[in-house]
Amino acid sequence: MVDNIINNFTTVDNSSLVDKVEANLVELLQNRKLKVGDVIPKEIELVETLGVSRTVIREALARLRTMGLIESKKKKGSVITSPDIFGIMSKSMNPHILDQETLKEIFEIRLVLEIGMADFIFQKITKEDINELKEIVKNEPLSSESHLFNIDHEIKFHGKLYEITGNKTMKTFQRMLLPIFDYVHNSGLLQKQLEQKKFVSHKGLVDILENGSPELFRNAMRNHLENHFARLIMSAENVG
Amino acid sequence: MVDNIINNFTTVDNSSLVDKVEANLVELLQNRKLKVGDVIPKEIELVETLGVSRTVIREALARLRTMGLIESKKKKGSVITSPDIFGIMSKSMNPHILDQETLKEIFEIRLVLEIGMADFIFQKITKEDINELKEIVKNEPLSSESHLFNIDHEIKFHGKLYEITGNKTMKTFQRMLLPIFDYVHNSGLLQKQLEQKKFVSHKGLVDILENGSPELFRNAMRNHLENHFARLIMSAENVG
DNA sequence: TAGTTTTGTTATGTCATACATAATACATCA
DNA sequence: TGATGTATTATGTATGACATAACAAAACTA
Repeated sequence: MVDNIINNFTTVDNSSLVDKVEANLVELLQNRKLKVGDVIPKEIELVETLGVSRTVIREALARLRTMGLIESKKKKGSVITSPDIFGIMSKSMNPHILDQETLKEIFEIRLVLEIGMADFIFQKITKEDINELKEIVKNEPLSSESHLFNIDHEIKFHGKLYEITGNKTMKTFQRMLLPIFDYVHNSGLLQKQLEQKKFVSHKGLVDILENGSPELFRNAMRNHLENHFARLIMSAENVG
Repeated sequence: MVDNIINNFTTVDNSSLVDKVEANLVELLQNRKLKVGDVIPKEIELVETLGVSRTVIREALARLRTMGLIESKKKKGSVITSPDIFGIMSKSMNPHILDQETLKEIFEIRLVLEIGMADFIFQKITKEDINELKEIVKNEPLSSESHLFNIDHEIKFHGKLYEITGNKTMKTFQRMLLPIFDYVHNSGLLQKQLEQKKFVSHKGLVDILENGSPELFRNAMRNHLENHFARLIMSAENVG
């Protein structure tokens, strides 16, 4: 009996005014199918239409702005923008704040991406790309002297691979994840380097890109990243 | 002469007060290496320390809040939270707003992920998972009757694969991308279905999961997604 | 008349103050 | 003691004022 009464109260709307206005505005964007560049109503108009103070309107607009949905210009008002989805994310990508489990998962995603990219790389790669890769590899520090491998160089090589896919979003994604990788490498989150047993070197990967197939490349990349995998698995076992 | 003078003025920082305060706060989070749950200074304290109005402080805090970096409670103040990075992103994941190029790129990322996942799936998959997949496949509509293939069913099957990886972040990522896929499928963004030539069916994938290897699975998945690839490539050619 | 400067208008950015509201700690009373 | 009311505190909302940038129209000069 009492439970029923209580349950009737659980639907109390807990959201703040700003939440509602925000939802309202987002809905406006979605339903009206507004295009990039379209302007949305002025603050004052919204104040009158929605019946709340300018403070509330402004905070709601501020949210859309930080989400990259709109951009505000003096005099002109607020216009819809094509959000840089990962740009927003990158601000919250603070390795110090993300918990370790998430960090590890993000690291996994990187590995997944690089193996899965093979098809697109082969589809898009040009002669110039291969030459550029060769150039990068040429300047590669010897594996013997890089016990803790040269992370800058890693980024350069693998970054180029992302570039070749021609997928800007994916490239942005990688750039965003870089601080994470850096952090994960420097932290104790991964097992310390086993031995540096890269069955397939960067040079080997380039060779395959030149003469091989996506299938070969996937397996080679899998091998190349063997260390990372091994370390991830081990630390997972330590945790679990 | 005049040019020099002018040039001296070009370094005027264009950022608003809020921008500066925001940067200040983010830096605070990063440098002080604050942990989740730590409280940050009260609004009033920040007003006094930084010498700006509460309005500015509040908007900066609002930004951190929408980025999921902090959470504000009455009386208690603002505490640092572990941000749900993809949760934030999903709000700006409005297919109507994202431009077509980005949409296509996101779709590509999906394909890349699913091919690259193979290793993790094999590493984590259990007997129960396989049984569950079999169950899903059993209820599969016949491919003959699903000219435009059953998207709900696709999501169910592929979603389960994401789940098996045990990578919650990746799963979240997928969930976030679903509206995009839905939209891309229903839009004219992809070539209309060629013929439904799936060399490898869902059932075939399950068989491989049970008896095959990651390498086999990757190739099978590549094949399975052949339609998507073909359509992406074609529409890319149309554009380019 | 063409081109430049000035002025005015408009919408966002910032400030200040007051009050509302929720959460907590403290005091009060049965 | 333990439930209940009350004070305090920090965020939430409202309002009014002024600052500033962008743009447009008017005014002015060559």
